[in-house]
Amino acid sequence: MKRQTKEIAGLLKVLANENRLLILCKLIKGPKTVSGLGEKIPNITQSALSQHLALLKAHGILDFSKAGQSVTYSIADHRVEQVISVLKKYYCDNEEDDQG
Amino acid sequence: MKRQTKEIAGLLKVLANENRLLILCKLIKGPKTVSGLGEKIPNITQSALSQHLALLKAHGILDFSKAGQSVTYSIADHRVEQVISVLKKYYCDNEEDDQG
DNA sequence: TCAGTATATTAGTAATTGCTAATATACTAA
DNA sequence: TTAGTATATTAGCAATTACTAATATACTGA
Repeated sequence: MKRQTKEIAGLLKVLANENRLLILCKLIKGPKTVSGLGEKIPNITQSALSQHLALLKAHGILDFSKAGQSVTYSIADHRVEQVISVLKKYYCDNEEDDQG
Repeated sequence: MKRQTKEIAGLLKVLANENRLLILCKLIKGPKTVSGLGEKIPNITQSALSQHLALLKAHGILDFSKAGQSVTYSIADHRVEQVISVLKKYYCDNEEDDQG
């Protein structure tokens, strides 16, 4: 139990950032390139975005593939989709106001 | 969406701590006094425990009642029970290894 | 090769976190 | 009142976080 609590706290620490949550929400809708993400996330620098993606990748949450000069990221650990889905369900008035 | 993401990230920040998760797991099983919690959570000081409880209370996650010289805490926001339930479901091998 | 684009990495910094130690407050029993 | 117990609060510190700016790497087309 202690170990699992630690593991879950670690996961939550990764999710507990506004920009990383936005990244994950966008990727849940489908894979996207780094620059595609950059356009959808307001006011994020290239460096910050890249660092967030690296962290999510390091935790096994994201996967990526390179094609030409761009890198496409996608959800690797689908459990986080479930977690985010529950968060949306309970903490967003309208689950559909998420278009964008 | 931006505002909700911020709100959810804030909640996750509160949950993203091993001791606070343990506190919540204990309280999900039923209300407990501060000293009762202190016995169940390994290696936590009185001060640290009190500060965690104050934070959870400030976020509306816990409620409390005083009786004599002891204070009993309980879950106030039952949405976090759902969130923790999903986390347990996906991140604990055995959902029942939580006796203690 | 070169210039341009996409992405990653590094170093440095301000803000935040989680803790301990000390002290304060509130209640109880004698 | 006094001593003892339960809990809260405060100050201070080390560790961590999230960012920016700068630089590096990798790929592409001419």
